[in-house]
Amino acid sequence: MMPMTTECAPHEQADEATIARVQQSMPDTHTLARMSEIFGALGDPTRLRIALALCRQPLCVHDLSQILGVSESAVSHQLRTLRMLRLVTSRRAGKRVYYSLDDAHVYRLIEEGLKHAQER
Amino acid sequence: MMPMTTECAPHEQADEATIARVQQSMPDTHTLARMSEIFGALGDPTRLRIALALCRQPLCVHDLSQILGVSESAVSHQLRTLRMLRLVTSRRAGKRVYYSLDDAHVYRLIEEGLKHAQER
DNA sequence: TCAATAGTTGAACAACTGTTCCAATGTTCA
DNA sequence: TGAACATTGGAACAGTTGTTCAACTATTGA
Repeated sequence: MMPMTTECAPHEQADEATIARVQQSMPDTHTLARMSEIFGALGDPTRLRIALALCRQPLCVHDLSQILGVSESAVSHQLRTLRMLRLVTSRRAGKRVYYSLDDAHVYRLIEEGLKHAQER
Repeated sequence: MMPMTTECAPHEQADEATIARVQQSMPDTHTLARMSEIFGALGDPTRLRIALALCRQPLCVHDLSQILGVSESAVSHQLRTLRMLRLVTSRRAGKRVYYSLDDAHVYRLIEEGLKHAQER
């Protein structure tokens, strides 16, 4: 059985179904935006190093500044980003403000990234 | 026993040890760079969507272009980035070039990111 | 209260990045 | 071979982003 039209489609019929199927399997816009924000946040070397340091223990801005060799202002700016994305939490102790990873999820995400980076 | 100097240190003695300990626990420069490159790659919405689509099945540039609603050139450019970071692999089939996730590590990393993004 | 320490904020600037456009390459089929 | 399709490559442009600098708030202790 031949189709009525003689123009051949630029693509096989199967692709349309494939496209629809894959499209439907994609996360919703909000989740997608949040995912890329999280990955993007850890994509900056300074923020990643902050997160890695906080994997060990809670630290204040001054300590992080010393550990990374970056100005306190720069650290504070990056912590703001991480805080807004709920990757870290803060608590004040006198003059100092101590930051920690928000939850175990962040820890596991970093662990997974580390594993991938170390292979090969 | 009191120290000879009367000037008080701007920080407690403990912090220096803390700084050294955390610094030593940090991954080496190369691993760190690779980690941030990987996270950064998934931090771009287009590249993340490409990776998510490839979580389902291998796809060619044309299909990805349709699925994401982005020009083929843009898709190709982003695939180049993902390929250079070894997050995806390609194989030619006739005119088409099919891309897939490089390995299970990438899949798990995306899974972990998705889980984190969906909570709360 | 004042001085010192700790942290935050906003503006500005340079550096980076993603998309577009167009040309070039590679592949198939007639 | 020539035409059409699929992908890649480079240049250029706009938009984003990370750091710096300086000013500002907050806390402690004298």
